This record gives sequence, C-alpha cells and structure tokens, in this order.
Amino acid sequence: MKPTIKDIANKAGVSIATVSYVINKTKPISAETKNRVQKTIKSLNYHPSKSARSLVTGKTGNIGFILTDDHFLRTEPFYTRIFLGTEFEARGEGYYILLTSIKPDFNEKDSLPRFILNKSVDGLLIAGKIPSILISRLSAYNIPTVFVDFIPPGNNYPLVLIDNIQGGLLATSHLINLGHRNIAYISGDIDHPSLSDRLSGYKQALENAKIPIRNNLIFTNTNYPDRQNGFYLAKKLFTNNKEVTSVFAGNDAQAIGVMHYLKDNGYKIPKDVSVIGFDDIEADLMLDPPLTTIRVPKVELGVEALRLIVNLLKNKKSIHKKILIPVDLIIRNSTSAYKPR
Amino acid sequence: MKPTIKDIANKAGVSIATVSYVINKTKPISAETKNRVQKTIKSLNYHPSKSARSLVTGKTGNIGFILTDDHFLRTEPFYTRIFLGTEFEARGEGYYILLTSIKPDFNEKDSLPRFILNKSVDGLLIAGKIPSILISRLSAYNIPTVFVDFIPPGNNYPLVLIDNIQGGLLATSHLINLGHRNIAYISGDIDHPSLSDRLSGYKQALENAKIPIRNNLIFTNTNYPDRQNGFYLAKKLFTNNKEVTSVFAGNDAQAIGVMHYLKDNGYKIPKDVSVIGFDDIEADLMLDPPLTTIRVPKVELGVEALRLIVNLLKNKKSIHKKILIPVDLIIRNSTSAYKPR
DNA sequence: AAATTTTAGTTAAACGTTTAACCATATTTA
DNA sequence: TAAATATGGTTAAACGTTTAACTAAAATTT
Repeated sequence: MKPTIKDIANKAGVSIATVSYVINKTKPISAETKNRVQKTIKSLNYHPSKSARSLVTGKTGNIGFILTDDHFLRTEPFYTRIFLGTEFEARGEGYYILLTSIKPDFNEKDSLPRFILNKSVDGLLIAGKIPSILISRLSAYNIPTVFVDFIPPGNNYPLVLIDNIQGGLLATSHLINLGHRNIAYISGDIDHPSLSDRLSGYKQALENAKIPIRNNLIFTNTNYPDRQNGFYLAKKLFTNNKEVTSVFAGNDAQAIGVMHYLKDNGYKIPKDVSVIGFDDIEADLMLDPPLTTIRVPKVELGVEALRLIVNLLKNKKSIHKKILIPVDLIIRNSTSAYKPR
Repeated sequence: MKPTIKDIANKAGVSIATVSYVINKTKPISAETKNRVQKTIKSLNYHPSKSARSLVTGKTGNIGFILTDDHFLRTEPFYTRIFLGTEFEARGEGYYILLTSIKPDFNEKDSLPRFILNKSVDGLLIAGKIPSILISRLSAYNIPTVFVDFIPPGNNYPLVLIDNIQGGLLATSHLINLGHRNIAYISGDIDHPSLSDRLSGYKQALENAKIPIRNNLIFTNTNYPDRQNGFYLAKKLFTNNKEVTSVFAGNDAQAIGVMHYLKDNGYKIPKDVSVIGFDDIEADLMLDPPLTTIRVPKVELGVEALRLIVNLLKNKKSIHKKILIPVDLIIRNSTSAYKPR
C-alpha cells in the first residue's frame, strides 16, 4: 500500500507533525531527526498526498491555462511552446497546469472552463487574444491572473509580453547598419498592439539614425497578417516605390509573402532587396534564401509567466507587474549590405 | 466563503450524507428531498471539493497524457488535436488531463513524469511513439494505460489506432476506380507500423482488383518520411518507371515532395500523374492542385482514447481492447481519371 | 541560582467529503 | 395481527495532511 505520513512517523520514531515540518521546512528540526526522517521518506518512497494537502491548505496546486482553439491549433506552434515553458517551470515549482481551450467566439451563454467553476486552480494564465466577455466574466471569480502575449482591455493585470518595440528597433537598425536608407515597413492587423509596436520600433530606429520617416514607405492595413497580405502589401509598395531597397515585415508570414512577390517580379533577394521578418517561425529556414528575422523566445515567455503567477500566489500582493521579454536578431541570408543599383 | 456540503445540508434541512447521496446518486432518495437538495445546491452555487473527495475515494480524477517534445511541437498539430479530443471528452466525464512531454531520448536516468511519482493520476494516455525504456519503467507502477497511435512492444495494452490498412485500401481503390493500373507506393520510415500498414492496404486493394503487385512500383526506405524523402523516392521511381500514372505516398509530406518532383520534371498533376497522400494536413489545401488524401480524424482519436481509459478505470477489468478509428477519402484535385498518354 | 527564553518536539483539531452501519417508519407478507 | 422487509434517512468514522497550542528540556539572562 502507498505509505502515508504515519508510516514515516512510525518508522522514524517521531510524530507525524515532525515529519510534516521536515517536509515543508516550516519549523526548525534538529539535524539528526531531520536526517532520519528524510532517510525514511526515501526508503519508503513516500510522496505526500496532494488531496490531503489541498484539503487542509485550501490550495489546489494547479494553475489554469486558457487560450482559444485556433491559437492552440495554429500550424506554427507558438502557444504550444509557451505552454511547454509554463509546464516545464511548473514542474520545478510543484504545480500542475490544467490546459483548456475556449472557442474564439466565446460568449455569454458558453460555460466557463470547469476548473474555474470547480475552483480547481489557484491561479490563471491566459495566452493570446481572448474575447473580453471572458475576461469580464472571469473577473467575478477573483482568481490571480497573468496575461501572456496579450494586453487585456483595461490593462490592470500583470502581463508577460514580447518586447516588440525593441524587436522593431533591432530589425530596422540591422537594415540601417547594412547601409539601407529606403526601408519600408509593411503589416496587416495593425490594430494589434504587437504589430503596431513593431512599427513604433521601426520609427524609433529611423529617428535614432536621423533618417526621415516617410509615410509612403509604411504600408499597413487591418487584414489578417498572413502570406497573402504580405504579397498584397508588397505589390502596393513596389508599384509605387521603385527605390525601396529593404523591407521590414511585421511578421515572418508576411515576409514570406513579400519574398514571393519579389521573386515573381524579378527582384533578387538580398541583392536587390533585403527582407527581414519577425517571429522566427519554423518555415524560415526552409526558405530560399533563409529569412533574417527577430527571434521570439516562446518557451521563456511561458517560463516567465509561470514565475510571475507563482510569485503572485505566494506573496498575495497583486503585483501589477509587466514583464517584457527581450528578442534577438537572427541574421540569415535574406538581408545584405546596400549596394546602389 | 465557499459553501461546503454542510451548508447545503443545513439549508436543505437534511444530513450531509443525504446531500452526498443526492449528488452521487448512490442511494435512493425521495423525489421531494432530492429536489430540495438540488435546489439548494444551485442556489448556493455549490461545487464539491475535489480534494476532499479524492482523499476519501483514493481517486484523483486526473488522467495523465504523455508524448514526446517533438511530437507535441510538430508544425502539423496532429497530437495537439488528439489532446484536444481527450480534453474535450474529459470535460464531460469530469476528469482533468495533466499533459506532460518527455524528451525523445528519455533514458534510465531521466525522472519519470511527476504525476506518476506523486500518484496524481488514475490513468494514463500515451500518444505516439515513445521510448520503450519509459514503457518498461512505467509498468512497475501499474497504472491503467491506453496507447494512442502507437503499438508498444509486447502489445499487451489497450490501443486506439488509425485504421491504416483501411486507409491504404481506400486510397489505392480510389486510384483503381479512376482507371489507373500502374500505381506506385512510396514511403520512408517503413518500419513504422502505420506506414507499413498503409502499404498492406495498397497491396490488398490491388489483390481485390486482381491487379498484380509489382515490386518495382514500391519504393520504400527507412528515412524520415518528409518532403525531401518524397522527392527522393519520386526521383528513383520515375527514372526507372516512365509508365507510372499514379502515386500513393505514405503521408502528405511525402506526397508534397512527389508533387514537387513531378512539377520540376514537367509532369502535369493530375493530367499526367495522379497523386494521393495520407493524413490530410493543413498544407494540403494550399497546394496547387489541392491534394487528394486520406483524412485522419485526430480529435476523434483523442475522444476514443479517453473513453477507453475511463471505461478501464470504471470497470477495473483490464479490457484488452483495440479500437480502430476509420479514416475517410478526401477527393481533391491531385487525382483524376486515367487517360492513356 | 532563579527566572526567562529558546529549541525541538508532541498532541489534537480541522479541512470536506464518502460510506458502512444503524434506525425509524411505512409497507408487505404470512 | 404479528413478523419481515422496504424505504428514506441519520450518525459517525475515515481518508492524509497542516498547524495552532502545548510541553519538556536546554540555554540564556538577570
């Protein structure tokens, strides 16, 4: 039978309280007995019962992870990686992650994730854009919550975000350093904070380098930021601006679209036009040429989110913290030094 | 404060035992009191404490889900979908899924998933190919286990599998029905039961149609079954066999490689050569022409797996069951009727 | 040396359920 | 009509922890 704390206490010749204190380091115990107890625990392969523990402490030891179906099922395993980061970190902290997905069109009538209703989680991680109706319905439950890669309306929650501005800066500066001056920014979904922040980084880099910002080199719309939109925006860009020598696309998918357009129209990459993306998706390495981009450390995003929520749970204080995860420039072959044509 | 069973009992004017019996339907209670209790539960928004329940029943209400990192992070969300199926079904059954991934090279020294060590799961779902060392180490714990999309060595576990033979049969018959006679099968990783089963289906279809099986139309190796290998095998196939009019590839990735080869070499698809794949991955629809393939109902795989494990847990009997999930033929534009060249 | 504090431990209650054993009362059977 | 059996409920123990309150012995302070 599974050993209980009682078995340990008996075998070690102490009370069960002492065993508990040893396990939880919650009271000073003499080195001698501590050792004896620990040996006994090892020898019987004892693991405390989680349910007994939760029952008395009122803590479940679980953290809920919510994201929308479509985010979870995306071809590019972005949120999957974030989840992996949280799961990994949770192992060390002794928490379990309860993952559930909701419909992207979650509404009034849909029932909340059952771990909310059951009170089976101590805290909540919410990844990616989710319907605000969910957020408002959730708020009634007063569960400590951390948002990952999404700024909820009202913005009074702790957050873990990608440093998109820094990324935009990094990407654009890379092109500037290569000697480019006619640098375009293209992106759809420009209402999304991530994409508009990247644009801010772009502008900042130009300012830093004292290169005038030219609005005719900035092509944005609110379309879904995929390859197709990249292609579409590249077309608009290049039919009006022959002089452009480099393009910073709001994300890799659109960068691929841009490359597609350029190839179709006889431009050589990077000889004629340099292209840089953002995200570092898996497809990048398959491209010809491989795409220079900004790497987003997804696993780390998850790790940080878990640390933050655990911190929140331990210190009870509703730290109103905002963690920005730095990104890296990954130089591959789609960018090269400017050469006059 | 969170209401307890006691609050319900008090408010409804019965004992806590009665409340418990009503909730669990484990003893006959008069319609009248039953109603009163249920009303009270609703009105106080009462949910039984999971930990208290586990403590006394010895059941955790959790099911572990194990897969390797690389499977979880695959670009094609195959296992992610399976997981979603289990999670979805688990909601209905009142179980929680604890997902954890292990390294593909899991070995003696790696520690087992902590939900095993902690005994925090009642049952186990294992998806995809995993190291046999894990299986043997797991067996010591005697946890009811169901394997999904993988036949463990020894094969004495309940399984939920894709009906690959039927799929192979379906794919090949489709080509036969279109009038093709020179039908090739190509695939890497031929040691993998899924891929070899598909080959069996292929052969069976030919036999059924009384078309001789010709080994020079079957090109297999043990390479990783990706696009590149599809391209490679197509090259070998077509340099030796000009008369081939249709190709059944062991999976969609390789089918894409085949299409790539054909296009590069001036074959028109499907006019000159019909191509059919297997899996129905997301990329298929993006192709030109869209790929005819065999759809694998991934979510359903997960649903069935969960049902099976729950059954196992309820009936205690180690049902040695093997569930085959049927697949569907999805006809798109990469296959067409045979026309003599 | 007496009084106080510290240290290292024990005792026992509490957490919120399930469930075996029990007990009335009403119903059926002999 | 008395005895046996259903019916619908109650009581209380048990599950395995944590932790407040307590105690005895040792160390420190006065």
